[in-house]
Amino acid sequence: MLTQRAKYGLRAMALLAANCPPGGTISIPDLAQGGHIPPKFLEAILLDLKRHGFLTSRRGKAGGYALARPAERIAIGDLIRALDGPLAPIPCASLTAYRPCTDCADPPSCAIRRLMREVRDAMAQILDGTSLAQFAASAGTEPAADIMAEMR
Amino acid sequence: MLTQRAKYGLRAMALLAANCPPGGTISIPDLAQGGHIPPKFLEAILLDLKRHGFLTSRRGKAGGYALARPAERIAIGDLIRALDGPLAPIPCASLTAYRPCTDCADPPSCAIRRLMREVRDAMAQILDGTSLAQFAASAGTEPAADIMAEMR
DNA sequence: GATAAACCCTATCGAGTCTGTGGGGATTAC
DNA sequence: GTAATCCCCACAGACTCGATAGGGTTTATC
Repeated sequence: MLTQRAKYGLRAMALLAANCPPGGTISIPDLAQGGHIPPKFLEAILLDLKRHGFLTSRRGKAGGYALARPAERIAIGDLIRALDGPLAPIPCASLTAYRPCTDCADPPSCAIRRLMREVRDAMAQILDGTSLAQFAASAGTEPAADIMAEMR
Repeated sequence: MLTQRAKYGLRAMALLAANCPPGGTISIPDLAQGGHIPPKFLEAILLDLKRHGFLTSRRGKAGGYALARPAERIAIGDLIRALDGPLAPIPCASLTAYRPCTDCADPPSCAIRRLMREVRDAMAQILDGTSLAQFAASAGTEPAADIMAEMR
């Protein structure tokens, strides 16, 4: 389950990718307003993303946040890992944060683990294969036909 | 995130698929012992799976549970939906249980929704494409080489 | 240097979910 | 009639999640 926290974090990162001038920054109040995000909550999220190395910040008046590297080199999968933890539906199926189940005698032969490993790999392929740049560019563009069809 | 509840439910269903004699049943105490599952918790889970139409039951002495239809015709995806809710990481990306986000002005143009729809589709392809029969058969067989490699 | 704007940090609260248990009631084989 | 079993409800304890409060620190500007 993608948390509200991750949703806010992705939205703020997309705003930065789309609107931050080269060398400049965007402040929390501006990002909060642009993304309809509670400011204090956003503050905690951005601080965390900074600690994970995705953002740089400038303090003091006229300060704010900026991407630590080009949006093309930030994977959505890594952002979600930083915001919500491992992608895998279950810890024993995670590559980046493996932890065995306490009640599973033999992980290699566990059917649940194998299936969830498949699911994890499929998720990772999509999320690690999508850059923040692609993600930000996708916002607001023409909706795909199949999505339109579902909106009845 | 796959809950403990879903894990227990899948394990119990696999036990039924593998060990339930034709026309017979298996009792909660037996399933609980075979799957290392707290009996009262399992009781609630099986009752729920019965209400969803995956199980039949016989009450009274020598009673128990049995699959309501052949394991080949039960999709793991449907079991997980019954146990944990929608597969999609976010309700606005669900096909079977769509609910719009309150804070999203225009769902069709939402980048998060589009990406999570992709993720949902990939998960559904795997989980709806795997039958309980395949799942049960996979348990205990030789582990794949790549999984072995990770166990150092 | 005073001021205001902004980032940094910690604590905490309320609501909800998840795991697991307890105590019965109803049904059925023997 | 008895014991085993499914059915049902209530609830407790731990945890997570969203959100807020209240400061402390840094810096541009006047």
